[in-house]
Amino acid sequence: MPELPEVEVVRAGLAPAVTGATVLGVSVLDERALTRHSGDGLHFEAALTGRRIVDAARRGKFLWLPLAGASGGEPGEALVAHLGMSGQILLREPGAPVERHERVRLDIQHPEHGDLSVVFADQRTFGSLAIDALIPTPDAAPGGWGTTAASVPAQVAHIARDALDPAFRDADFRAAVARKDSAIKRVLLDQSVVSGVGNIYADESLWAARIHPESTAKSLSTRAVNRLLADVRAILEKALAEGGTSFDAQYVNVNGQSGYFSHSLNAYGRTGQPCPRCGRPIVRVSFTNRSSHFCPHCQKAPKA
DNA sequence: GGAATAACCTGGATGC
DNA sequence: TGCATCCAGGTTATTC
Repeated sequence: MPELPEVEVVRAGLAPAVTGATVLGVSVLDERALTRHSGDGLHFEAALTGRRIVDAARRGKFLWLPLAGASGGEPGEALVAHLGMSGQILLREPGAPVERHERVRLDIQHPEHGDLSVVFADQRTFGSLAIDALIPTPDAAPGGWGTTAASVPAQVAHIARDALDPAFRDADFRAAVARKDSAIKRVLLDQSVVSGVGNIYADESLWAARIHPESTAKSLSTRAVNRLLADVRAILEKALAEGGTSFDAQYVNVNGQSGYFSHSLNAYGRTGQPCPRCGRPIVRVSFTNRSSHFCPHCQKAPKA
């Protein structure tokens, strides 16, 4: 389940291998991986073949590779990737066997590293690739991590900056939370408010901040919102340092290796186990087609 | 316009 | 052993 730390690990692994590389060939094995692309598989292959990759950038859970323009000019388009729930981007030797659930393969040539294959594999097909236009950022700040260019793919423009982004504005986040009449967990999962947080890190952040997931966002004090934001940052940074979270084979870095943050979880996936803070059992409840894990003692339910 | 909900999808786990 | 059902969850279209 790739969230910000997992996607950043993939981006960081991908960047040195693809920056400056030229796409020699593209194979689309399953067009369901192109649901965000405006054309079909043939269009995708033709539009990408021969292009030079300039960067590897990320905002929230979206990853994109800006493509040099005609005659090597400024990028006007990018290859955009979203891993969905089970997407993987793997670096393989040229001619490597087809991966299980492989959807798209790019054969690239790097001036220093030689030939490589970039494989997009996705079991549940929630992830996707697309070629999309780059548009200027409204705040003129870099579009995301890994790039200095003040541009972002059009389909990522509505995604807020993530809490680790230097251009993230705490005041805007506080104002958005103060306007929301819905549960704070729903707000944390709203990528147009703050990006990169998914079900795992939402549960962990709320546990750390001692806030019940169903507390109404606008009922929280400024102090509580500040504490929550600080905890979101601390948890994302820790997860990033540990290579992300992995419960199964669905999340791996570009070399196919898993992260270690699952060993550091305090609430998510620990139903019935003692809360590391108070010792009472963690509970799991159904929440908007998801599961919420929290400590009912440390995270008091909102008053009815 | 804001909030809530359903649908998309696959494979592992579970129950019968 | 085989089949049916449930569950995981990010994003977005649809509904209220």
